[in-house]
Amino acid sequence: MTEAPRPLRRTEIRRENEKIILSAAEKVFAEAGFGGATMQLIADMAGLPKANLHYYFATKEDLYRRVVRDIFEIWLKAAETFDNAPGPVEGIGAYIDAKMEISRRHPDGSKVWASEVMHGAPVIQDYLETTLRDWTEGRIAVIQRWIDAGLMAPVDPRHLLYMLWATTQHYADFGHQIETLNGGRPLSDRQWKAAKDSVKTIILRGIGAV
Amino acid sequence: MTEAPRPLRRTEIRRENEKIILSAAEKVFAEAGFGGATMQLIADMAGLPKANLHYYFATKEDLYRRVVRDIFEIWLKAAETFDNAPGPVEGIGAYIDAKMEISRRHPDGSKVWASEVMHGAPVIQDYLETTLRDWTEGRIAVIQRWIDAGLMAPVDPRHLLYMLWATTQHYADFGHQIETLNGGRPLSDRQWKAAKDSVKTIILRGIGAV
DNA sequence: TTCTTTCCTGACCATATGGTCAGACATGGA
DNA sequence: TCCATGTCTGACCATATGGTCAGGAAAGAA
Repeated sequence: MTEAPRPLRRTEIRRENEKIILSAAEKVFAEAGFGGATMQLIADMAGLPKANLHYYFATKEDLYRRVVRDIFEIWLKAAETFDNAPGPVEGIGAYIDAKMEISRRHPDGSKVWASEVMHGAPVIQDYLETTLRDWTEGRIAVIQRWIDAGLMAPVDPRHLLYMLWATTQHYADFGHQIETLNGGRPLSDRQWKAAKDSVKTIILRGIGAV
Repeated sequence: MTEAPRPLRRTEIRRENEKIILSAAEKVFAEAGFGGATMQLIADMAGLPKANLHYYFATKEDLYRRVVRDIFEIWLKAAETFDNAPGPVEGIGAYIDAKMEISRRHPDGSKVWASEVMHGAPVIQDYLETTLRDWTEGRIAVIQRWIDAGLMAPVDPRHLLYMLWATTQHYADFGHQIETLNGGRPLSDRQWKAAKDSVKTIILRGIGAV
């Protein structure tokens, strides 16, 4: 599982192993929560001895912190689609597309994030108060500008943002429920497209942008 | 904290203590997750010795199961507003109101439910496959009838339901994030009303019902 | 080769946790 | 009053878990 076909350089070893561990940790934290996850489980999933995890990450909390922050980065990057958009149809439409894609490709990350926030954000509270708050204020201003320009109906930008987060992340966080209601099968390509279209249609019409 | 001002009758004792324990358990499970919650923590919050919890609930999992099922009941009851409605404006409008109210009054319950589903629903999988699935199919039929009657636009009923769940529950599950973005203060009465109105306005217009 | 640095890991430890149990205590019916 | 039943709890136990550490292996510089 983790046999190295070719010998790795010193610098590569660290990067490679951290990647493997972080990937395993993301999955385990998502499935079991911080409290339910054990270093042994993560080690097994990574195919490494437990002591080796502690060589790269001093404590379980350090490892968890890294996982959450990495997710936050991905999540913020997708938000760039918001800028440089001429109006809500393009800006919000692209944002929904991007966030739905993340829900599909990184469901575990989304779950860890949700779990962290639900438990009071003990680890990333500072991020919420700085980066996230700043980003939110910025986007609110953008939406308000669109409203002032008559490009969409005068809805509360803040609650619109919450709605976008809630709706898109729901497909990751509650993926298991959705799968169960889909007869136990994961959504197909076609069904994912239908989901995206439904969300975009309802919200864009809901804010009077189409 | 738990001093009984008046002596309780035998039958009352059990009911009363179970209520206290379930209430404490809901809060602790919501804050720490199943894995992070400890019987000792729940006992302290309930003001009872740990051994007493085990007298009423054999195992931690039994206690957790009861908490999740109780939430499910509340959650289903709110869904009754859906029926007997002449059209989407009344039916979905009332459903949003009811679910937003639950998010406000029972945020812990909502979190426990979310956590359970996120971890693959190990405890209530059967509920998802029976009760929830049946309920969902029923509501899809109602929405489809409204569409056929020309009372709303032809959106995918299933994804509309997901959107309703996601948006309303977001205010409970991500309450901490919302509070942080609100300057660290919980939403006021006025802000809750604004939230409700925003959700209702966008969704009802989004499905072409107004 | 020699030496330094980094990487690796089996064995170990202190602690926390879910759960048990014997026996005390209270209640209420006969 | 006596007894059966239900309630309560301190003390205890087996186990699991996060974390440590000494010492060995490999890599690369000199």
